[in-house]
Amino acid sequence: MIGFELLKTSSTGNARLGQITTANGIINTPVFMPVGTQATVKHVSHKILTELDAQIILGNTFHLYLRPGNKLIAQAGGIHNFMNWDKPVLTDSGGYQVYSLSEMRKISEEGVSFRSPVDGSKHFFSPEEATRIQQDIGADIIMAFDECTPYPCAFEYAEQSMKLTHRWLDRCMGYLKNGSGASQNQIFIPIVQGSTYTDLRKESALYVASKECPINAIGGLSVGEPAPIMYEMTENVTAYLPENKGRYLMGVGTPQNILECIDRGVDMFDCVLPTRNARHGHLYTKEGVINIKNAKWKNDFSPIDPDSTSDMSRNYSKAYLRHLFSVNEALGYQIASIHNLAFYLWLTSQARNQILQDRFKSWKGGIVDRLGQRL
RNA sequence: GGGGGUGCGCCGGAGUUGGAGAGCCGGGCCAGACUGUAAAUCUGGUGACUACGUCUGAAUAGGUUCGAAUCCUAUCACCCCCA
Repeated sequence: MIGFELLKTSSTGNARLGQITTANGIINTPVFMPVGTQATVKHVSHKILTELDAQIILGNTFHLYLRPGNKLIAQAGGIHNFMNWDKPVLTDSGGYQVYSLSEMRKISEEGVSFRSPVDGSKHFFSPEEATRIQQDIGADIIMAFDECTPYPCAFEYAEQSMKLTHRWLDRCMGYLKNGSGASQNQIFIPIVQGSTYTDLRKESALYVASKECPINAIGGLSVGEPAPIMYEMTENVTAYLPENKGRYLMGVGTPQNILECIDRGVDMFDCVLPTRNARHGHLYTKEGVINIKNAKWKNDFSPIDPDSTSDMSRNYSKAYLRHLFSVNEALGYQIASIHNLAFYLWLTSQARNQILQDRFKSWKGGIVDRLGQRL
């Protein structure tokens, strides 16, 4: 039965163990979902993603609509066929682009008019259109079309934007209800907004909860606000979201952010940090972040990370990886991306084990201390 | 051996035709940032020091001049042409 099942809740804190059943397999939660905006997790092959035990990857509706086009993906038989990935896929709706491409879009009641970052052409995204495109793409999990607000955000704007996101949510759901039925196998996730205002967050969480979807998402965080505010808002929202439904904190975050939010009852995470920062030379390890481009690694012939679950990180040296970065070789980006994903996926797999043994809270405290302030 | 040309900061380029510059554009190098990916990207730094300032500086050494990267002399280096 497609949906979310809660398996276990910690005796201290709110960390939970759960399972999402999708049309293309089961996902054990808490889960970290690697981001593959353009139908690829940058520099990482599907084979390696599978070896690292990635349970699900993301795609992006806006970017896939622009290139190669949702119709072409439909023609290929859907995103799984197109990219030859047979495990679950989640597509973000384009709501994040309302935030990240704020210089090239205009919001109205009807939807959002974007200018393409590719060629400047105009494209209109309504909630119905964003949902229809996600049906074409054919991911297992699809997102409501929302407005991700920036930080800081004035109360008046946050309130008005949240209400708009709610109206858009109703339109997405109306479209799904009256649509072609292609969505039968897709899990639809509504998104809580409300910026950094507890009253708005509560109102939005209650509104979203009333839709009784199998999974609910928290959006509009990790957009530049201090971590304590992110934690506070997350706590504030999870308090009003139903226990027996999945919870997805969108766009989060650092390893520390993820552990703190698992502890607050979140089941799903996605973030570009492990892959983007990898390409920029930042590697996550149990001892903290290292920047492999730094001169101090020039003569360090020790393994990149002897504890990594990635054999590349155990077998290649820091000096070699630094060299690959300094001469701009693709293998460097590949090793680093795999390293960081291995770390994130190892961390969340550990988290699941610790919850299973009901030791998550104390384990988290220890590892967060070791990860250090920079994470 | 003779003639001509060019010399500045880690490298390359531009510019400077007597009123100066620790200055421009690339690159390299050294750091930093990045959270539902316009991102193999972006930002800053890169002579010295007693450091929000001061000093040294246009191949080297002299000279002319109120003033020289610019003009003159010598030397050195490199490039081109002739033998």
